[in-house]
Amino acid sequence: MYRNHNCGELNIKNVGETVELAGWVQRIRNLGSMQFVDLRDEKGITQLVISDEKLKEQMNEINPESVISIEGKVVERSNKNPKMPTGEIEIETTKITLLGKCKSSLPFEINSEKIDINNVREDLRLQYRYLDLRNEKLHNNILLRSKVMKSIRNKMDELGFTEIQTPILANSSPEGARDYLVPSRLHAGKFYALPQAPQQFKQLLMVSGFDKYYQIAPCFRDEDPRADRAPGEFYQLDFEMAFATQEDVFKVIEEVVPSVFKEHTNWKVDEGPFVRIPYKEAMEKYGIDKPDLRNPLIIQDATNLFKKTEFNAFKNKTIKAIVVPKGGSQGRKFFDNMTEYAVNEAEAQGLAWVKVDDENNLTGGIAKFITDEIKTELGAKAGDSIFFIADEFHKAQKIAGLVRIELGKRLDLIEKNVYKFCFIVDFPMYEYNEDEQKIDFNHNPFSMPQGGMEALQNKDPLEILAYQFDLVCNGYEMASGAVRNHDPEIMTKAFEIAGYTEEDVKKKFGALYTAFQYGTPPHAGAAPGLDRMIMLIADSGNIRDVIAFPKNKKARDVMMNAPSKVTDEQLKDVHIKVTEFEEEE
RNA sequence: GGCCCGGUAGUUCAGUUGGUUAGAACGCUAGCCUGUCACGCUAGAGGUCGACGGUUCGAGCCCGUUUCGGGUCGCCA
Repeated sequence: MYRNHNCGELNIKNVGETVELAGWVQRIRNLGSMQFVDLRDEKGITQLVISDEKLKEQMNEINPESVISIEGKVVERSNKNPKMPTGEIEIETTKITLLGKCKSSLPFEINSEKIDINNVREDLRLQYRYLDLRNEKLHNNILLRSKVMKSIRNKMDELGFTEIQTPILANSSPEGARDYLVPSRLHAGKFYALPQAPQQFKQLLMVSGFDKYYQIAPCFRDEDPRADRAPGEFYQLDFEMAFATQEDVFKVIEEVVPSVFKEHTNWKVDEGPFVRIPYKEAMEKYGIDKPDLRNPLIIQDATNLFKKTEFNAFKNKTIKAIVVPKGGSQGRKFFDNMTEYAVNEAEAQGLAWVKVDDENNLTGGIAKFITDEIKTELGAKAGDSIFFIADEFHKAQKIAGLVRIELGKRLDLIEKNVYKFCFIVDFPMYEYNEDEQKIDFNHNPFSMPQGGMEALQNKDPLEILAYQFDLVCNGYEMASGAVRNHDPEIMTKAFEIAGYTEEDVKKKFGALYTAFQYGTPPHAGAAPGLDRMIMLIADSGNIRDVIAFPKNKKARDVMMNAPSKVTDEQLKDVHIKVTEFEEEE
């Protein structure tokens, strides 16, 4: 009724045809006796020519971004535009119908080549998200998201996974992030919680005998957002497999992730098997548990090389060194700026450096404290530079990690147009909580400790590793996974070490604990973050760019005005009394 | 929650030591224009300088409070 073609498909072969199109008026170029209109729909843009007097008059009431349908004849252009797919033709318009008028002023310009939409205040864009989504880049991200989800489902299906939905109204779990609570009307004073992840449900499905489960699952966490962390709600490709080991889970990820990436990007994509890096090694070599392997720099430990140093700042410290190949060509200013970064941004005491000149002599910085032996041991060659970080062990690792990343950026060492994956494996089961002076779970209390019961009984808890891993892509944590602890006795013991009694476990994870008494297969799984995956594929640094209607950084929906006040009636229904009121607007 | 930064036209920003009528670009409106495609030219409209209070002869500018937002750390098993 409205159209028989879309705005992206007409070309020179259609010349002579009478067509109907519908779309948004993107641009009007009024030359007086004739007007050009760029008509846009999701598929593209077609230029209309309007020279009829009545139609020109009608155009006076049609503002940009109004929705119209038109009739006209496809003609070959005298001035062709090679930049657009439909640039060889235009429509000699014979009829215009205004379907949806647009106000004469927009909150921001749409699809404008004169402005960069990314410079517009994000809250305004979010308030008018439906308009922002008309912008080509953002619009295409959402289309991409749909395609990625389809690829994922196809692939998971192919690998024999069953998609099963788990509850959104779930129970509050005391561990982990803050819950979003939902008050119960039928049960006064009680609350549901939106799931932080379907963790317990998927493990229960394993008890039920489902062999391979997956779900593109919504997860809710009431924590402050980050550029790469969606506020409030996000999606995971959650999956779990019975009778599976860590390697089995790796195989699934190595099958699914590269194939999904490759389908939607021109960049080079790492093939499996991905590099496996033990957590401890990652912290040593990269100073972080999510290393960006596109950055070629490696951190070395130089503590022993400086055992007898005269340099006061290095005495009794952990020393980390980063050799920058060909880094010796940088001027004094570069080193000063790096030092400034280390001190101001990374909270370093200082940043020592030295150059190896073309004759292989040490110059600049702390050259007089560096021996040829140290240079050789670190593998520095003529023309290189070396950076040193001295601090307490953990701090030195962290600072070296930040310096490594910054060097990569400033020296443009990051390999381009490539996705590099690695698994970080062997996370410690426990960590020491300095504040509370107790042992805590490091990552996930449901993970199986390596060595099982024997390790829990005989090893120093802080030495115990877990079958717990992360998938990292280009410096982003893209998935977490684990072999689960499916044995109630080992589970009880694992919790006991972190200070929980068996009663605590029964109380907090009652269903899981009880279910595991009834014959549980060993199982393992993981959960890649969907939003983050799409963000990487779309090559965007902002997770909100791949979500149709995201919350802002304060977890508000400024378009729908959520969260908002509710009526007293509603509060009464759910037995809630709000005692602290903010000022009425 | 801590610390840092910001709020000036529809949008993005400038605004000197506190001093006349607060400017620019894009957008918008009107007029002119037959080959534009970031059309061009001319003219015009558009401002509670986030809000409240204070200092001052005088505040966009200084001070206090507050609100909204941005960054960062905490947080994210």
